[in-house]
Amino acid sequence: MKEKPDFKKILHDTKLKSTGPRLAVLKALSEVQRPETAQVIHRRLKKMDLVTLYRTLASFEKNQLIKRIDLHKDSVYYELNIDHHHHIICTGCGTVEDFELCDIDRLTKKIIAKASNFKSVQEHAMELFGVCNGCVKN
Amino acid sequence: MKEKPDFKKILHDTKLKSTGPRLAVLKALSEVQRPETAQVIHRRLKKMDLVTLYRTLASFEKNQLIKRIDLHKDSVYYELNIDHHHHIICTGCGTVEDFELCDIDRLTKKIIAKASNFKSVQEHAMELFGVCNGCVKN
DNA sequence: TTTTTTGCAAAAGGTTTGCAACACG
DNA sequence: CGTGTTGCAAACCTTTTGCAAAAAA
Repeated sequence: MKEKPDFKKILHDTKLKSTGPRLAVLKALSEVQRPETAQVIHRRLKKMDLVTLYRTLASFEKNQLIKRIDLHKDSVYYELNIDHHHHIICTGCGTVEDFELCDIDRLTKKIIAKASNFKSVQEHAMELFGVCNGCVKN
Repeated sequence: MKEKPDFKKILHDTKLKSTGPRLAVLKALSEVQRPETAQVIHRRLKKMDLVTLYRTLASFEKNQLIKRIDLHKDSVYYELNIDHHHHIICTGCGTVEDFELCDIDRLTKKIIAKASNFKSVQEHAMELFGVCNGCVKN
């Protein structure tokens, strides 16, 4: 049983003002358990101006509250940046499954050791693409 | 000293017709050693219609001749799908550095074992985001 | 009260679609 | 010769910009 996150506190800690739209976006993202586009979020947050939503998402991304996920689809997907995980995406139907294992610390350590131009890494993206069991059959 | 790839053969093996625009795109991608957008490729291939370029890239992506790379920038980047590697991107200036190590086989094996809906993986994306040495100083 | 954020209108930019002409195999 | 590919015009859709009103701290 998970605690509901205290979004006001999160915003305050991030030095972002705690406003209605921002809280609404955080709430919306925390309720769905998958990456979503601005357009889809907007459909559920009709009240909010789409422009505000884009600006909110951009600001959240910059402040690492959300993560941009590339599903190899039309537009940009975002997900709340809590509980670290990655995705396997079905190239047939688009289904998305999560996985946790990524062993990133071990890997980045090795990579950074070789990299000539970087001494540290803040973020990483890692998604797998395959054909899900349902689509294999068809 | 690398051999120049035989693009006609590649296209033929992929069951795509060998046409001027397609060969031009493969050549262009093989000459630059970094991910590029349709718009940037088009700047160097003025003769080709931009629409044709988009269609060519889409077809190449579907046939795995090129790989889509998400640099967390404005639009979609593509790279030739030869010599496997990934990227570290500087969130400050956008510089991109390559790395090879990703240990994907070991990792996917473990992930697939746990995944409920997938039995295999065709592709994977993996990019790191950090601040390059130049940007750290400023 | 000061500074940041929001909402609206409008524009910009990237990408897609439809259709007729063309070219590969 | 038949089917897949190209080029052009136009549309589409997502995202960005500018500015004045509103809200947070």
